[in-house]
Amino acid sequence: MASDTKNRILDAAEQQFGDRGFAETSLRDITKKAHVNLAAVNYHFGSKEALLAAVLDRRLQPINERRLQLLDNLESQSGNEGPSLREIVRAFVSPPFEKQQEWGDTGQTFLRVLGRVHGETNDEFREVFMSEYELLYQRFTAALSRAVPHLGNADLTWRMMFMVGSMAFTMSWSKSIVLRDPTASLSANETIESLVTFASAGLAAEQPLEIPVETRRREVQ
Amino acid sequence: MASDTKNRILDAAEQQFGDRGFAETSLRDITKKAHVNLAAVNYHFGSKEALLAAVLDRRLQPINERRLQLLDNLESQSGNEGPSLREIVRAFVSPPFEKQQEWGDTGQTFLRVLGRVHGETNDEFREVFMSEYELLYQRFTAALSRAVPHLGNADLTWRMMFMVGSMAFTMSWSKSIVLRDPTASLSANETIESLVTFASAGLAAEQPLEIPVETRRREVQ
DNA sequence: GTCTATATGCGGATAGAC
DNA sequence: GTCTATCCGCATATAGAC
Repeated sequence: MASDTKNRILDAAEQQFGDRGFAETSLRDITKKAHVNLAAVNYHFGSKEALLAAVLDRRLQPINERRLQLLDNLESQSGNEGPSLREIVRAFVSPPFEKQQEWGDTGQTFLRVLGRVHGETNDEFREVFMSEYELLYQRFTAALSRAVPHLGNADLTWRMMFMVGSMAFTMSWSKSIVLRDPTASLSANETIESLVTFASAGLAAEQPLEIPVETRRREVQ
Repeated sequence: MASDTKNRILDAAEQQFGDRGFAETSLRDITKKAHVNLAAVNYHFGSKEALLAAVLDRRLQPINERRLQLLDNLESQSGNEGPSLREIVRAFVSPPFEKQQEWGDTGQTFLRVLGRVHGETNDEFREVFMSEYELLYQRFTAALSRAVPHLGNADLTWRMMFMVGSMAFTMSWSKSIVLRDPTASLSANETIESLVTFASAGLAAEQPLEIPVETRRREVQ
């Protein structure tokens, strides 16, 4: 069946892109792993780049829909003061990890793909990738700025970046961290709550107005 | 002069690796940009992979030395209670950004290279890269666990990962964030202090023991 | 140390039979 | 939709003259 071939290609591509990277993976690797013919990729997807886009879309769309759905729920159920910081952060952070569990083995490597993509700084790529996040960022920026009113716009932008960074890094590395330190193993739920705790506290923190010169001098020297 | 050629290659490679990625960059791109002969790369470095290692080493060694030096200073100047959390975090976070300033234009893209490298999950690559960090992590783990004694080992490991993630993401994206939102522009010092505030608060946060079931249910639905 | 020329292989993509 | 065979360019790396 056609859609079976398509899905096998998507699964194999996801695996390889996550483990070794986009440019480092050849279509021959993918089709071999998927047990399909080499020409099938171009027949079904058109090009290697389009295949990457399809790999991302398949998982990212449900993840981002879920984020917005959670935020909608929070906003419709909270009073005039709006949802709490922690709730908003959880709405943003948890969907990738929840979905990963839901998808089981084949979805497991997707978080690594996402982690890689977050580090991609190629200009054209950014344009395409970021435009998918436009709405998401607007909604969450608005919600967060209500929850943390003492932050200016610039500070909020930066702290959201810090939050995304901690999440992206966790997505790509969680498997290896666990391998290095077995005591550090956490379930998806524990990972989410740890991350939510960390990011919420970071977002809420008051910026010290100035660093005492004496202290600074001593440290820097 | 030989070392001039070598440095021009390193500069050009750094630029390309940062802008487009390792696999996406060809030696032809690099040598053309550096105005040196194609064969010079293999003469001076041996291989493309060895060139990447050289690009990383040139900047990473001073950065990590500086981190350890700052930590040494803090520990020798603090009493029995050890340095404060914020000071330790700053000792870890600030050196890449300080060095970036020091190095000016040619060092500018290096942070993007570093950001990419942090997202690299290839197994062999990790072994090599992580082994360079072994000592660094041991030292900072020990210092942090004194400063945040209420955290268990597992929690501390995870939160250090969150800290590294926010830092790595900031390194690779700071330029673009500024482009998207000019009000968000920060000097290196301001970036450092923002990041330090965020990570310190995140590390210090108390983990809520349990999430009220009612709240959780409402959110998840 | 620097250059030209080239070995050698792998890459994405496609034409065209079935 | 699936397959084989092939086009064609670009990749890293090196041999060998200067």
